[in-house]
Amino acid sequence: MKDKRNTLQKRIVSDVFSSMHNHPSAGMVYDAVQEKFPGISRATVYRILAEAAEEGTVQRLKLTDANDRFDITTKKHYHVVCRDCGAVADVETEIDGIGLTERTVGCEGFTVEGCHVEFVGVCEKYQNKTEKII
Amino acid sequence: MKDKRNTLQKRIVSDVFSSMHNHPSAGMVYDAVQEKFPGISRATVYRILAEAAEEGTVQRLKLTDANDRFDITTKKHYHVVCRDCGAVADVETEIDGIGLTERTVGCEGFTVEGCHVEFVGVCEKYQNKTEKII
DNA sequence: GTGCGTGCAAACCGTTTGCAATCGG
DNA sequence: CCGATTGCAAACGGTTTGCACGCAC
Repeated sequence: MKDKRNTLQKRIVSDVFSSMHNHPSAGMVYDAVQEKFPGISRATVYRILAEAAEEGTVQRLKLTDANDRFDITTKKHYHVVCRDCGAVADVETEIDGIGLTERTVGCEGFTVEGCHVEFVGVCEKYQNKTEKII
Repeated sequence: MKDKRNTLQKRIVSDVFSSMHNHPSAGMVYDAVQEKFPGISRATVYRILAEAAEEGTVQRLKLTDANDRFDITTKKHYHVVCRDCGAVADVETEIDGIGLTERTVGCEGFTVEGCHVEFVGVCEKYQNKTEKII
């Protein structure tokens, strides 16, 4: 059992992160933190987020593009990712992940335990911005 | 219209890749290529695979862990990933991706276009190797 | 001969780590 | 005071890139 300390850095990262509702990556949190408190080190922000994810106070999302995102909501749910800007939003759908998992066959000896589902789409901002390129 | 050349390197990468059925990452292809033809450059392997994916002759898989994998099969299908060793295998299941997509709601203004599904499990080799750690 | 493709090494990007200094308890 | 936590800079791992040379056509 480690002896966790309540440092200024933790409070700041936690405050800034709670005020962001973008499912930010660690880098995005770092940038936001910089504006409020320019002294904080990048390593510290990464460490604080990683530790919070470890403890389960935040959720680390592993999406198919790019970097891990962090989510304030710790309960399991799904996400949509904007294919144009990478924005992430929650999806409220009920998905029967277990049903999906049960229907899997032909997995070459694998024991299937679960599944990740991730939706792809276009966010509000980019629906207007995008001109048809094709 | 670019004028594509048929080089020795392309033939080798293509041969080695076709003989691998692990859904290898670029690095894994590079390693395999090295054994057969130690002279080839890492950059070249990456470039050849990237170009093949671009042309659609191979499929680049973006999975939630780690690095992109490459798949000889260009038709859309799903995958299982071993949570212990990262091995990837094809899944033969019929998943109603469109049904899933249609059932999405509450996406904060997103237009949902599709979804990624990825199964997680344990591969044959690691089912035996794994002792319960918990 | 022309210019695409290659090899090399350096740059890149996000993340992690070793270490000495610092500060919370 | 003691050791958890920080800041810094360097290391990391996978991938990409700039450039000069070489080879396919």
